[in-house]
Amino acid sequence: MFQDFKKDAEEALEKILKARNIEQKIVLEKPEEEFGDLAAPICFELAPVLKKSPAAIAEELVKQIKIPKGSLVKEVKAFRGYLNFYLDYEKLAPLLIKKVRRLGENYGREKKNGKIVLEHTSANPDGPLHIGHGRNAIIGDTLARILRFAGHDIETQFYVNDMGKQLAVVVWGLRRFKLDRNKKSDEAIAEVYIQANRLLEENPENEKEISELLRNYEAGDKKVIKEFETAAKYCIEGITKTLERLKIKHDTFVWESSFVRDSSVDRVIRKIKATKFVRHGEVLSLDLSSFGIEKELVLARKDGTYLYTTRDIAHHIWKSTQGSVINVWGADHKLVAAQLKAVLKILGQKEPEFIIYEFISLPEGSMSTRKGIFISLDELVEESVKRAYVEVNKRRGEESDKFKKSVAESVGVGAVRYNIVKVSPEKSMVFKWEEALDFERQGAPFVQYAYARACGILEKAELESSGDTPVLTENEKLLIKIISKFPGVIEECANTRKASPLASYVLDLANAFHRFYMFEPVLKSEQKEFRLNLVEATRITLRNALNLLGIEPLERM
RNA sequence: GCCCACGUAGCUCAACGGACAGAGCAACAGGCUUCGGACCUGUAGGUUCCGGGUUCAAAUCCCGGCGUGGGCACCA
Repeated sequence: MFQDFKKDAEEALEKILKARNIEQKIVLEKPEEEFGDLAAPICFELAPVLKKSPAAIAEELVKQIKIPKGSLVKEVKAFRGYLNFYLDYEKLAPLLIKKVRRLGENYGREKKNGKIVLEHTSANPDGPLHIGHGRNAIIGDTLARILRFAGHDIETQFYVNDMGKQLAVVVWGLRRFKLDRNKKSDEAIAEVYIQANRLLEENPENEKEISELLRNYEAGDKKVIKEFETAAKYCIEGITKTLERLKIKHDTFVWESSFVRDSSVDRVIRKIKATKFVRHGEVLSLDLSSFGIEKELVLARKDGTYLYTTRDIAHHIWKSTQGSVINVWGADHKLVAAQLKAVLKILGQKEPEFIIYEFISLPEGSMSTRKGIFISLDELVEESVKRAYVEVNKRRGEESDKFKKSVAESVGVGAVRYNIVKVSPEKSMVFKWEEALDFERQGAPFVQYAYARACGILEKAELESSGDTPVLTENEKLLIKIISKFPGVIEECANTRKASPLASYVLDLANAFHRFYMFEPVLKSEQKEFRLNLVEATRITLRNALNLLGIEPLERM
């Protein structure tokens, strides 16, 4: 609904510009609170054209501007060269409340949009997910939720790298070391993987056996295939459990090897060979320098076997036939991402989009599954939930243990998800326990608490229609404004493929509600009906936003 | 060495090229006569890494440094 206000402001402005024959793009931005609800800095741009000061132009325009009757614009003021638009809260409030209540869980949802294949997590099946993979999974899952809400038909995919050296080492290790069946399956695989790597380091001559394993796997040796698949599946079983706890689910698991087996890689190679970018040397490679990539891209070795990126080209062509493609990848894949884009362009396919996130490292350096240096996602979640339990117990000691445990689970998981998603992906992070487990005041629990407070009020009263809109307090106005902005935030997040604006939005909303709660009594108020409805609208919006972040809205906590 | 990203309060992070750079944590000072205090109010804290440039306007864009992370395999 805030967007309706924006549109009203735009149209009013457009009209006078047109009347004066001025062609200038209209941009409206969020001003400081004291300057209204939307601001147009257009007079600064017009100043050199009209040869007048911005302030003078603003004064002129504000006199001419006409606010249409049904508009959500209350008034327009000129100040310091800006045109400031003020929202008519009394008009907006009843419309907004009605709309939010009518739409409920669909408030903010957008119309049907296209299909998107979203790949995320895609960790090597050589051990449990560590916190770095966690960043990938949480960014990916949150984006999937947002895009789905924005009307897209989303299919989330986990690409299983079953043709890589890592899995080969696992298979090699499984022939030599005992798999601990009592452990969580991904942990058990990691144990074997780490042991195998140690052995390989001590006896480098064994590397030949790894290569042979890979060759046999690619060649289609039935027995070897069985070993690889069993190992990968066993590991993924554990990975899936970790993700489940974080409320993350993949629609499909796509196996790298399938593109070799169905010879789509061969077909792609043939197509690529027909382009002018092939470099004819000892090996088959591509010259991508015209795309600003100096490094040549090798597609096949001397013996004719393919490389990882080659298979990924076939994989991406397959994906692009299903819809738009978005990949959530780590910063170590930046080059491959650029190469893939270039190749897809060469082949006349739509280029995939990439969400690249920077690494999470430990204070002592980068993580390595191979060396066993990592903090697993399970550990992090477990600690977070444990920590949450302590907090719940402190506040709700009298409640049943079942209740406290379930709240702790939601709060712990929510905190992990929120702490990751609030940081933009392009920032690298150094993991510190104290920080990861610090339930900062303004984090997931803060928002969940706002939701619980709203539910608490609504529980105690019958919700009717909102009645007349009273004169609004500042706290009410702010709350109304923020609620009305929700659909716009969704649109922004969906368009920019970013989750962090939603993360800060939900904080703003919770914050505004907490303040409202503090200063504006609901049940004892003269405006009880209206305020109850405002609480309900807040509750609905909070709930929708929390669901998109994968954080459970709790009626009680 | 070359390529890419990042550098904002003591710490963790925000800020479509726009008004005085904002939150939280930590510090300090307040608020239970409660619809649940996982809350609210206030004070203090800044050369937006440094130096140039473009612009009416730069944390944001461009150029050059410095620092951190990542890439530069017939690995994945």
